Amino acid sequence: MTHRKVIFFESIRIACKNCSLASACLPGGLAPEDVEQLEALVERSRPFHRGDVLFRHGEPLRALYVVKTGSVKTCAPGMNAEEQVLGFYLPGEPIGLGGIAQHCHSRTARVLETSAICEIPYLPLTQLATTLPALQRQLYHLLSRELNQQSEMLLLLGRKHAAERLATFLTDLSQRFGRRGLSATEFTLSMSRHDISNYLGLAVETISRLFSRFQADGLLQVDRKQIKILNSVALKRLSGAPVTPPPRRHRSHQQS
Amino acid sequence: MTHRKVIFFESIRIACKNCSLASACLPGGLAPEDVEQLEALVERSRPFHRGDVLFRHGEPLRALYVVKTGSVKTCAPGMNAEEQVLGFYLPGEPIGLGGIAQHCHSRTARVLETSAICEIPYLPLTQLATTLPALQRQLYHLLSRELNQQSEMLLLLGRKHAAERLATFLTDLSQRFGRRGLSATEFTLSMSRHDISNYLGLAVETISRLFSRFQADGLLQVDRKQIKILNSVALKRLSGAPVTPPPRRHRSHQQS
DNA sequence: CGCTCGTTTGAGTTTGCTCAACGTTAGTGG
DNA sequence: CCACTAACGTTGAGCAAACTCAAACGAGCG
Repeated sequence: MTHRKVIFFESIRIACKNCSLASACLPGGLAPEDVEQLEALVERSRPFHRGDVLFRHGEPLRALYVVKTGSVKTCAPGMNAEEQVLGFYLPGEPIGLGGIAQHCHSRTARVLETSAICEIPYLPLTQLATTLPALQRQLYHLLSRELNQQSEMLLLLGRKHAAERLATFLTDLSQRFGRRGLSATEFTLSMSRHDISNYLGLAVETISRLFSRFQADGLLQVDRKQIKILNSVALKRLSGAPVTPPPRRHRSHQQS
Repeated sequence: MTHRKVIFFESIRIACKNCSLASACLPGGLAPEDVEQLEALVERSRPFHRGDVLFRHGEPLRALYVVKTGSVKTCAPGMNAEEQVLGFYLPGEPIGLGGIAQHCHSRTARVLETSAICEIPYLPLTQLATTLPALQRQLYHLLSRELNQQSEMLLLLGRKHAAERLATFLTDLSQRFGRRGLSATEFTLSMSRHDISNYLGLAVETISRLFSRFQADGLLQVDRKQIKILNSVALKRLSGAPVTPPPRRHRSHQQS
């Protein structure tokens, strides 16, 4: 516990220019002197905790957020008083871009575990962006990246069956961890099975069964929330193009 | 045929400032004199025809497109040499925003029927945007709207069953037609059943059966591609919140 | 006219959901 | 510190929504 707090204090103190996540974050592509201007805007509040809400669906867009340590999920209100999990955010990933220009948040952001999160007030950010073309470009870039990530999700939900979905989810997490310098083969899931099932459009039981199956097949080693990827190649193959496996569910077409 | 061509010539000749779609299109929110600057960029080529490709996945982003008459679909390459239909575009709707900032198209755009389409060269557009904040804002707005539309799709694919999906699709189309001044209750589907099924993540047969069922239930009148909505209220209720209908498939959760 | 493509309908199969019961973890209060 | 409880996770059995396969029909086109 005490050890953890030390880590947080340190990560909170880190300035953008020294932050290992800078290139993937808002400062990406900015000149050093420009980063300092951006830096001045960033608020680094105390750590957030599991269940904390960064913002709610419908609220005016006061700030954007970037995960520094920990993780966050975003949800949209579903039809049946149920929320749909739309995304998980890991260190270095910006949250709240979907609300830009509507000037209010389209989703609700919930912190999944004790996390350090940078807060960037929105209006000052856009004002700075008008004077810094590189920042403008980075905003476009991040927005467009979010769009493409969602397209991937559309593909997953529209075309893939259960095993492919979970495999895709795990390889995606693995890659994102790896890109941030963390272990790509061994990590802790900060979200519950419920969140995963909700995100992937499956039942909780299906997720549970798949974890068991993947472990039995020697793909993973699962201990509660601790995941160890034993055969990333097979996992990736399972997630994407089922080359060897039985090609099920072909319901699309090329031309009209 | 001849009659159609006349219509096209006229619609092509229309300048942005006289275009009925202007407010929903790029000029939205711009001052009249600024619209003229934008206007100067727009290329209005000859009509496109069914099957024509506006751009392909991976190509450098040379221009954005806006449907003036007709319709377009966008697809992403799936895993099994299959394409996933990601969206349909009706008059007034901009195409290609997903490629902004990556500077190359993330999707392939195929024309569904004979269509008039405005082409706006990308570089000049962004240059103009740096001098016109209102245009900048409109670009953000359109980008963000696309993002939210995709979120709706995620909800559809993740939570809804077959009948809800088709009902959602039809009410969405209806609203979009209505917003453009066209009939919201009677319209022609320019896309094939295949495209619809692909888009909605269902099998073609399911779509076909659902059309039959909706007609039998008195919701629609279906003749080939001609759709007439007889009971839009019931359709909307079916599409969104199944209040009365059996609440099936509850697999999500609020908190983590 | 005959071809192909798109659509419809039927029959059977299967994936993944539902319901249910049980085991485990973590958080709370005595 | 431990008992208790609620939330989370796992596992099994049965079912049904939607898929696959198959076949027939109509429309559009060369």
